[in-house]
Amino acid sequence: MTKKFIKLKSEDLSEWYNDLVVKAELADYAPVKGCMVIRPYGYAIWERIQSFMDKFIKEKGVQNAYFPLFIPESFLKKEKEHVAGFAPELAIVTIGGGQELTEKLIVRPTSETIMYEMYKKWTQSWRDLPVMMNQWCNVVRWEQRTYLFLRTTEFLWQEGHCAHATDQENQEMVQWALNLYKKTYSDLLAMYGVTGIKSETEKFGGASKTYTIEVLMPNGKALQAGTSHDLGQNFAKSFDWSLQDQNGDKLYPYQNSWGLSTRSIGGLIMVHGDDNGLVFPPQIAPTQLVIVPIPGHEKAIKLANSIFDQLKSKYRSQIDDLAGETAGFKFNKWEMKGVPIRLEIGDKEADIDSAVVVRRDTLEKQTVKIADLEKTIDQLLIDIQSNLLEKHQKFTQDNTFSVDSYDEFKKIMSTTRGFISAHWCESADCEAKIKEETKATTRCLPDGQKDEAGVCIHCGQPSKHRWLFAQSY
RNA sequence: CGGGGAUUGGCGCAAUUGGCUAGCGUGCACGCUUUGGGAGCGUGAGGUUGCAGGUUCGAAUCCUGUAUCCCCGACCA
Repeated sequence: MTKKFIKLKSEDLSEWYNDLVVKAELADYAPVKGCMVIRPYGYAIWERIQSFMDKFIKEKGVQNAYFPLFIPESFLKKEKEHVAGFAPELAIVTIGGGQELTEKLIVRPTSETIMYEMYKKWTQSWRDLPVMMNQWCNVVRWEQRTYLFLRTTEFLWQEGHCAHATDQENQEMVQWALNLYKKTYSDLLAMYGVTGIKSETEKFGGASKTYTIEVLMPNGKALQAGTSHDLGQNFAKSFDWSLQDQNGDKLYPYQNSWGLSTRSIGGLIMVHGDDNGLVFPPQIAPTQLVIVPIPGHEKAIKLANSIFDQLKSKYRSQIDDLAGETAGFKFNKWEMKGVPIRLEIGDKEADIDSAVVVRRDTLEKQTVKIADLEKTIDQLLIDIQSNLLEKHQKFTQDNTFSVDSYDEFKKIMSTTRGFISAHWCESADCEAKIKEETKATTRCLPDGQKDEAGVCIHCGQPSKHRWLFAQSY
């Protein structure tokens, strides 16, 4: 008999997700509408994402800095497409210190404008380029509907902003950031994503081009999991930011910006979790290994503690030897928390110098000699990490459908959903109608997509390549 | 912003032709027995029923207003 302590993923993904995020103590609803509290267990995930990415960001020569939370309204208005994109979701401060402000302040939804105003001040010559900065910060977007981690009014992210003397360097940087995201998802989070370029209507307001990584969720919806924007000279021109080049001529810098947010944590939970709770890949798991001595087994508790002392410097580990909870309770608790490996040690194991090793992803158990523990754990950590990535990659592939008829397209969208690879004429009109009729939007033109003559799935006009469609999260 | 649901001990819920001291589960505290897949028994703490008005001898229950939250849509990282 299994009692239900959390909602089941297999029954209702949405309820399962909300229930689990709160019960596993990753986050909780804050008293402020649309906002959440990220609790220590959830924040530990974010810190691991930060340290993973930060290392690569710094290696690339991008420096961390911090810019203000407030942006003068006039700044945002300088780039027309940019302000149009964000206007509906801005939080605006009108009163400060009891006084009506002469110029309203926007709580940043993103920091392009305020950063570039400063970049302009700091640079006069082509010799001052490139400017490469990143900030880890919070931003606010007044979304109508919220969802823990995936869509909250305030969220955490990193935003990188670089300016270059040549478009070539700019393009190289845009791709570098996109690859960083791809690497973060695959190597750290064990998630498979499709990278590519956004359509005109889906791109970032003010950008020339937007590159994205799209991740398929278990319900067949796609999560925009990170973006890298080629801003061209748009912002430089809007802000009248020009430098002198080597010939003394006017040079507008080529710019890019790129961001990855705490939304990634929502994706992580959804992609890997199961009916028993969270499943964390070892690389991201705040705790990789938990040792559970069977309560009341004195000899085993002693052994468990010595094993803990031996392993704790090598793995992020914990021992759960608190009295008052039964073994079964502890097993379920740690499974819900997604810890990749659990060691169970009772007197039965202590007598034969062994431990039961349980892997979270498959729940398989094996009895391992203490002497062989490290070897087994090392291997398991690798196996679990790669198993989870493979599983998600396979899921994504199994749910990516190449279709040539609109009927087929509609059928998939009304049943399993998923990624649909289809020809599209690239007209915004067709894109809007497809969305209206099927809920699917273009996610991207995938990298490496071959040119292929075809006809638009909707209007029948000639098309050059297949785009990736899905319902967005 | 459109549609739906909800608000009662920490959490999940019950309690209407308006009526007794607002119950139950879980969690919490204490004690004893337990402890290999969410233990058992006993004792106990914890609620002016979201808020503001109104009707009434009497309101969780009826009326008016209001706030907040969740779900489904449209928008977005």
